Amino acid sequence: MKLEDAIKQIAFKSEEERLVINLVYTSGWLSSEQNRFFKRFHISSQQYNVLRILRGQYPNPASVGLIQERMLDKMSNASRLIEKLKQKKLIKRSECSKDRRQVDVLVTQEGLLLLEEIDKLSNEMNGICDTLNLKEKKILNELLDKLRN
Amino acid sequence: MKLEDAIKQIAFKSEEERLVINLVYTSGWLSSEQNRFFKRFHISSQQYNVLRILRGQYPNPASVGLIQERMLDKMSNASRLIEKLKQKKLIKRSECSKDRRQVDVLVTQEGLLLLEEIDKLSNEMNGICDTLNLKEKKILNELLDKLRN
DNA sequence: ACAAAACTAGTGTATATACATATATTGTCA
DNA sequence: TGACAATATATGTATATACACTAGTTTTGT
Repeated sequence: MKLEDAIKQIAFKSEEERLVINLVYTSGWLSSEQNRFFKRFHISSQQYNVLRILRGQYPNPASVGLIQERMLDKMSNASRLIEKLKQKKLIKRSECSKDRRQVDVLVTQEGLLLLEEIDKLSNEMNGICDTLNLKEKKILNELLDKLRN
Repeated sequence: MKLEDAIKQIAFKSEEERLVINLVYTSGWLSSEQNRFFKRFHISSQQYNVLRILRGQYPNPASVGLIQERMLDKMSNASRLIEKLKQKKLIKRSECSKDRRQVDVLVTQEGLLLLEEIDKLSNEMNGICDTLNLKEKKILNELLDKLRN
């Protein structure tokens, strides 16, 4: 849907203003699509993101700092997400022997299995961009990269 | 920065996966830029959004439902945002005489003045897309609209 | 006319996030 | 070595959001 119709605004002052608002609106739309997708697995998209990072390190553990560095939404609550995942037995947390300030975080077998389940259905999630052809997806990817420069 | 460097991931399985992750990452980036911008005005970007909608209706009041319908992030807490704005005296809330279920929400003079202040500096916010030229901004706007179809 | 359905706003609970701060541990350097 | 800075993680507080639910009001259908 055209942005103007979606938020019932007649016009924007500039292409820049429209772009900022379009990005905010689209990200809200995407976020709700994602949360709907992940709901059946009883995790949030943020928790999935942490699991994905941990699988990237597997079988090595990752520190909280490393996770935070690689998270999509940088933040200060990797600790709390890890605590939630631990309660669900999807990760394990243990004291790092080399540096007792750090914590070794490791995805469990249960966590890896869940990731596989999600992978099987990930085409469903990625399908939200079926409205674009491959060339358009590439251009969109490039423009987003360039925007953040 | 290229997405792969930003989140230290070597490759993506598909253009689709990269796009979904790129959108999530970019929206997190934008959201933190916005919150930094709005901080000096002591409001959040969501509260600004509500004020902007109310100005669009001014001098007519808006119902909570109308505000919710036009919000960028659709949600169930327009009530709570309105309560926060009322505490800051940026809006007024009164019972709607025509339909006693509804509430008339109206931006105050103080709220309108704040919006003017923000408008003066909005080029600073919109400046985050200076890395793109006008044609690229237009294409990005079009692709985002198309994506949500 | 009146009971049932639909609507409007608000609230309770859980999660996520920003920011500041606390606590424990390690590194540095005079 | 001993004081102090730097680092890693956790926590407190405030805000935002999703979802389910409540209470009051209006509309609908017979």
